[in-house]
Amino acid sequence: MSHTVGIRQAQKQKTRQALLDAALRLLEDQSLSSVGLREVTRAVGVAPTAFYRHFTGMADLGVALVEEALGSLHATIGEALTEPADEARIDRTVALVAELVRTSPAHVRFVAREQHGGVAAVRAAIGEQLGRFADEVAAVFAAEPESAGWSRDDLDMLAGMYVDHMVMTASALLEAGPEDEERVSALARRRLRLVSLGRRHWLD
Amino acid sequence: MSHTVGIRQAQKQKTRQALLDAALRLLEDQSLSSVGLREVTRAVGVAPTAFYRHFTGMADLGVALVEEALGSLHATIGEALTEPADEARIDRTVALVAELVRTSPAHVRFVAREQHGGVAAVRAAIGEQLGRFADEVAAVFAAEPESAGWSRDDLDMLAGMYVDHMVMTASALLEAGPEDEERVSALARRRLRLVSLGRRHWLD
DNA sequence: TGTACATCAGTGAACGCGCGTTCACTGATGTAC
DNA sequence: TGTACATCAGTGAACGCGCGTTCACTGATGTAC
Repeated sequence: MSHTVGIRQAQKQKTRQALLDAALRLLEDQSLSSVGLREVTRAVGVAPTAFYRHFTGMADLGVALVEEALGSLHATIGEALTEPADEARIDRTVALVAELVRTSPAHVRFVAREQHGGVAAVRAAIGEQLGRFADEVAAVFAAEPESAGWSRDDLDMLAGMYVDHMVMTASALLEAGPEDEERVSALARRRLRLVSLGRRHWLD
Repeated sequence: MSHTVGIRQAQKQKTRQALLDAALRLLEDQSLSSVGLREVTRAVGVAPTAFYRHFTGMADLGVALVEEALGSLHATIGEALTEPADEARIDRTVALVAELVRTSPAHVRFVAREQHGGVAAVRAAIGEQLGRFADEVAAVFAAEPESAGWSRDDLDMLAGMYVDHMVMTASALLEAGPEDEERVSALARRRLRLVSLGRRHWLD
């Protein structure tokens, strides 16, 4: 075998991930600004000082969590939007959000909570990711024949509504709990249908 | 003069209000769960123990702030919705939100931040107030001829969209700052126009 | 393959500090007569 | 109006505790020869 790619580096990654995981768990019922660095290291079982080998402080860890929560989502969302028919696209979009909430409730809660939370760097990181989603959605819409005659500004407006509704739906699903998932999803679909109707008549 | 209605009681109210005001100022760049009781009393200039004469803890103070921020708003919103024409109603609604953000930015920021924040009692209090807003908006819509044939559920859906968009607009206005107020307001109006269009064609 | 030195993730003691809460208190305001 | 007692908003000392950060360290992993 050639060059083991670093036992040391692998172990460091493992500790870093353990810190992120422990923080995420603590963030389920606290906000970032009230979770302490010592709390996190205690949960992992390392000395408080080890924290500094990975992050400059809790804000830094928060930014890393934003990347973990949203970074890999761009591909998935782009995929859901390839659906050509309006109804089917709405169904897939809402289903995707519901699945995300089911699979990674803690990540979703973290993003919902810190989107307007007390840590500026984290707010900025979330805003940047959501802005990228909106751009991607706008690009998909722009390529469609239904968007003929639409201004760039109006397309951005529409895309923004889609993204904002996805975030609100995610947050509503979290609050509602699994037993009410279908009810909340149905409501989210009707909302998107209303927006879709508005889109169809925008240029009347 | 007959019975001075209590010097003592008046002074107590004054201290209580001072605690609320000081907390609100501290909350401009922190979240509720990270503002300390001692921080608040220090800002007011009373002993930490005086706090307990007014609130059981910071969560309790937070709930009082929710009432202060949203309690008196029901009348104002109801008024804006009396506007019969769609366009005029949208303009008045957005203008009302913009004015609220201009007049009470700290209250608005507090509500936006704690709506999904780390303190359950405060989240619940905000959710309750927003739910009441949605009910009031739904009642106004229900009374209109355009709502003929609409189910109760669909009316609630529509009202929910209105309220959610007001909250998002308020939050966007805060983030943008005064110089971008007109741009954000214009965007908010277009969004409401899209929803309004969707409403008109909902039963097609 | 073996040896000698460098790197660096994680340690553990120590620091000064502000926190929330308790308690018995003080003295101005309120009330009964 | 005057006096004697009750109430209670705010005080100040004290407590035990966990916090973030510093520092010199250790010992396993990595590297050069």
